[in-house]
Amino acid sequence: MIKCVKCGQVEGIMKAGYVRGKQRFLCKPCNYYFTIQEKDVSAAVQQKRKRHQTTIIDIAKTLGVSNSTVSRALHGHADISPETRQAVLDTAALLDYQPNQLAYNLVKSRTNTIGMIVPEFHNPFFPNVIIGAHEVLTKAGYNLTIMQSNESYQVEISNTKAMLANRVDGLLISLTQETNNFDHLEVFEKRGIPLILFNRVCEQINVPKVVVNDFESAFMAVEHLIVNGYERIAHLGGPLTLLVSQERLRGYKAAMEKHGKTIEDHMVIQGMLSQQKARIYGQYLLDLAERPDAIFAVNDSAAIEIILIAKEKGIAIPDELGVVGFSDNPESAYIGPGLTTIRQPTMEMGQATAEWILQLVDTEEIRISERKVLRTELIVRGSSARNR
Amino acid sequence: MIKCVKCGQVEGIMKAGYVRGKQRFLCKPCNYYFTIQEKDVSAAVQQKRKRHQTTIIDIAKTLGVSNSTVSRALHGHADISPETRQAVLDTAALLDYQPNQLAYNLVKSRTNTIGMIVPEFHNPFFPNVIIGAHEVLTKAGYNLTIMQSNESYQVEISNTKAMLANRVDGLLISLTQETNNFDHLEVFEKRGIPLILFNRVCEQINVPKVVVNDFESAFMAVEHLIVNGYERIAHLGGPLTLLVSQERLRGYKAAMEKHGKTIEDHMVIQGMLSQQKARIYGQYLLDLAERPDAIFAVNDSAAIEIILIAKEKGIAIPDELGVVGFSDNPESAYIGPGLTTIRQPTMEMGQATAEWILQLVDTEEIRISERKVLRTELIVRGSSARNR
DNA sequence: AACGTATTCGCAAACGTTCCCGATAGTTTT
DNA sequence: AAAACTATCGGGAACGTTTGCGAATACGTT
Repeated sequence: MIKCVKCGQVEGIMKAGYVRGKQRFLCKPCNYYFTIQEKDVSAAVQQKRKRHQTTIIDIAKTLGVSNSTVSRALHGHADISPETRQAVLDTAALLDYQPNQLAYNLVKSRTNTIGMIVPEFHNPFFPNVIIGAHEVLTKAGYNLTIMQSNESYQVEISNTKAMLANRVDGLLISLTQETNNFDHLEVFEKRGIPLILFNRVCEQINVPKVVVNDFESAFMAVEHLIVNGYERIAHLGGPLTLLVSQERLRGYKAAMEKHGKTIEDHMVIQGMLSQQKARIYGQYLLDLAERPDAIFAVNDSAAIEIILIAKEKGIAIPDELGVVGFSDNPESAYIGPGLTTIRQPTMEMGQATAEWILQLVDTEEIRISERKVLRTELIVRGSSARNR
Repeated sequence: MIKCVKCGQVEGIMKAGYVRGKQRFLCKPCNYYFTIQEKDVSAAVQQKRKRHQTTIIDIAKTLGVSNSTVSRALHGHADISPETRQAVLDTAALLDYQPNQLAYNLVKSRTNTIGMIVPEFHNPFFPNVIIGAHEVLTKAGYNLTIMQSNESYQVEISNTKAMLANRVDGLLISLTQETNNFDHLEVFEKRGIPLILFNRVCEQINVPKVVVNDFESAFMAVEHLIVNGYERIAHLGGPLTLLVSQERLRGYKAAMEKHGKTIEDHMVIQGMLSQQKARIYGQYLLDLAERPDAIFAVNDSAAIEIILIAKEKGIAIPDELGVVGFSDNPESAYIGPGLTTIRQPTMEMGQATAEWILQLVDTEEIRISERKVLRTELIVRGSSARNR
């Protein structure tokens, strides 16, 4: 390690020119230039020795053939005789050759890697999408690189930049709830890199999209409550910056209107639903003088929070309060009473998105503005079964 | 696209030599050689035009400086004057320059990527580990590439090869239940690539390992049952090829022996626990003439299956049957009665593993044969609360 | 005026592949 | 026997960076 002769620092030393047998350095922290005799430098730096990896050239040399021959032999090219191919493979095994994908990627400007950016990992939705996509991609010989935007627009931008720098062959992205500018996605069109939005999509940009029928699902859920005799149905919704939240709200309203129920504004709440927030909103709703007799929540964790609050308050479910969630998390089947909810085809979403991007990476025309809508399913359990 | 003149195929056509203005091809499927006039070839192939990406050289040319200057300017090297640096940055932005990480990786032979191989995604354990590792790695400027071995030894081998080919800077791996040969891991030592085993570890190889205290956890769980008055405790264990299963079995036996309980061999079952298997084994145990009064299961999904079977058979939990699981899946808190279980620090495991590998990638000596043991926690719920 | 030092930049060699454009025999075909 | 074709190999550019080694100029200092 090179040490600054003034401040003694080791971090932040950088090369700065060269003069007659002495190397010059700049200590960035204290902004001080100094020189070191060359031989001392090499002594200090030598510990970072690079180990040799056997390359195609090593094989070529030991066999006395050209490296193009070796390359072709390793790839089963037609132009190579069986004998030399075998010889190449043998010495490759002997020398413990491992191909260098980086060099391959550089020359082909193609990485066999699909990128995926998701806003979060914490609810099981995105991991399940990943499972589906991962399965399809690996089967097709592609790698999957996952990044997490953490619901932050800035992080999403830096993620897309990293994806570009790493030259992914395609990108699957589910947007942040903050995202309302899409310049960082337009770049992909210029570059000819296919891009698919899934789940958290937007209307402002012309790319393939994979979603579920949020509107119909919400409609179905609320209509189910109405059919089961619930009258005053509240909605605990997500942030309206998300299209999914908007659609589910729209479905809620449509169902209410179809059946002539009045929508009471103070019983329609929108916002980012952390566990804590869900509890606050839930308590607010159940403490109302004329409290709702059913709640349609935008996700299962909020719905479960509602059930827990109701139990604490001694409100009987489903008789005094019906609850419907959205997503069918694993715990929803086991809570008592079971939570009626909308099952989303998460793994199928991952599969469909992955299959689509695989089609697009081999196509020139990537700007297909199509939309694939996956179908959900209403899972009826105890939390809404008043009529039983 | 080039079409075979014999069979008409398009797939599997490859170049094979060149002769006087004609290019020769071989149709792999029907093994037929044919030639095509060069100009026709270029016409047929031209659609796959490579788009130009602006490089460092483009910036250098438009500015009339050398590419080394541009490179240094982009990296804030000391040798560059503020004016030229600014000029470079401006034209970089103007030309919409995106650095090519592939070229960087090649020349530095370093990718800033950590690989992770997990056997499966389906239970929430591994996704949670991923969350923890992902957080630490991205914060340190590293990418995470995830592969899934799908509990197959062969797939694990091909995964490690792909990781090597992609030159990950470090590898985190949780072994398959089939894995009992470790040659594919030894390669990493030769290459100087740090490797950490987590959760599914083995004793045969000398690398850092991150695990939980399975033995003590199982001991704790079984002792808890005994203290609560259960006498004839069965164990529904995992496959003994896994060290974790062995350890948990050992903990079970130790606790039983300490308290002078006899272990009845026909009530100790080992095997890979799919949902279906769990049901079969569970039914077997509960149908025994003298059935156990408690069951310690190796994971939560098996334990929950037991609870469901007991409910079907009208066996009262916890009075007639105590149940304890392992992992604390989300649904375990919500099933009725709540499942007593061992909580594993999954995200912490991911974090610890990631932090460790980050230390190792900058070290020469990577073969530290240490072992980090994370502590679990017994979560007592209704399924074992006979004494209440 | 001569010399030492600061500052800023360029040349060119890597990094490990792929693949275009052939060359050179040997083998058929005409 | 010439021509055409088959089969197998090599030379070397290209992919887009980084960086070691130094050159060139500018600025001080005796």
